[in-house]
Amino acid sequence: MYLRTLDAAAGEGRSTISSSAIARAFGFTDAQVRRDLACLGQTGRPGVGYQPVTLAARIRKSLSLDRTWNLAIVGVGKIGAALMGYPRFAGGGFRVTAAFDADPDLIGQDIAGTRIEPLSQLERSVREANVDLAVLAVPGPVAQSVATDLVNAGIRGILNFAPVRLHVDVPVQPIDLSRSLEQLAFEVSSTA
Amino acid sequence: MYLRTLDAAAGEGRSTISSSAIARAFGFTDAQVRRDLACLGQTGRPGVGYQPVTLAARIRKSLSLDRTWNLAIVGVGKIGAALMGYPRFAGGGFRVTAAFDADPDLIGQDIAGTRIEPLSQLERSVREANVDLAVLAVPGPVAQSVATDLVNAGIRGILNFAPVRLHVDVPVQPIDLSRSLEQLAFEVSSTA
DNA sequence: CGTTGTGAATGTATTCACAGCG
DNA sequence: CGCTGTGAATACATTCACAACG
Repeated sequence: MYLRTLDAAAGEGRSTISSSAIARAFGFTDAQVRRDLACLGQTGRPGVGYQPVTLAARIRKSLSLDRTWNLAIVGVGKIGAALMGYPRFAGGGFRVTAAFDADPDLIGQDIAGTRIEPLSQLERSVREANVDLAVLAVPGPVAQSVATDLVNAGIRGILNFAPVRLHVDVPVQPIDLSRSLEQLAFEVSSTA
Repeated sequence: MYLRTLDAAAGEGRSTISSSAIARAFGFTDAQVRRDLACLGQTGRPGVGYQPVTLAARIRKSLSLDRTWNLAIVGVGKIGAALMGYPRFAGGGFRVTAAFDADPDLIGQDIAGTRIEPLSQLERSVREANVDLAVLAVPGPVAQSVATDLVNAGIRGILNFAPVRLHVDVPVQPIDLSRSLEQLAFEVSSTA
């Protein structure tokens, strides 16, 4: 989140930005911002503020975003296909280098410059293409089994769109669209 | 999250489930589960556990999920189009009743049973179709302006896929795919 | 028994408030 | 001055541990 505002500030040509200015952009407090940034060590200058460009670079380094991560799209249904051309991935150090599906009609097709391969090719292609992370967009019932295969193939992390909790020993970042909608509905009826 | 496990337990025909069983499914503690459920009042029976069906119904009521919510998809690019047929929305009390885009080539097309209308029709159609919530999947630069229009048209909440913070006075649920990937990358390099 | 519901204890996150610095 | 970095204070969340209950 900090990267977004820092990049925006840098884009506007600002050479400094204060903790309270950053806080205002998000709706939390200046003390929170300083506390968060403190874990990077001394980064701001008293009386002046923070340097967007320098600070952003430092955050990128801390988050290991100063390299390129190779992605595999696993499950090229509507959501998987939509993500294959997602421009914000390419802009942020992420690159789709492989795609897999079970559907014979999809296999061999080219989407956004990547050829769709059968799931049987998973292990071999993941290693060949040096894939780091997988975007898992398969139906819930098969998600766990595919996830296990992915980890065996050497995947290091999973962005999981399937509505099930995965039991694997790599980091998983779940994205549960239904749950987000449900939470939204709850907040709406609470603030009524 | 509780609904997912409770529904699963009900589906397997279980008539009771204990706090520790629920906790195991998620990886947190039994005390946490009981504390969370306590806010619904007395729901379980000592020595026995919780009734999946009854409890799920009670949670649905508390979250206002015991009704149908009408959705508008705003921005029918790849992601917006993918969500129009998303089966898990329909299964959970959400129904797409309108869709809008700025692109003249898309307007008039039918996707998953809903006709795409021009953004100029927004206000009128939102009222006619009784839309409650909007799924905002437009490019970042125009997101704020479209969001403002949506609120003026009477929308009560926004599921926001655009990578910007929206300043509106209705609840917003952001889904930032890049940020989730970045967090995943960070976790992967931390556990290395 | 086994399991809930909840006071009390602990742990963690956020905010306050101010010394210190350019 | 204005603003950071951080001890101290506060608020919040989680866990412990046990009485109560069928």
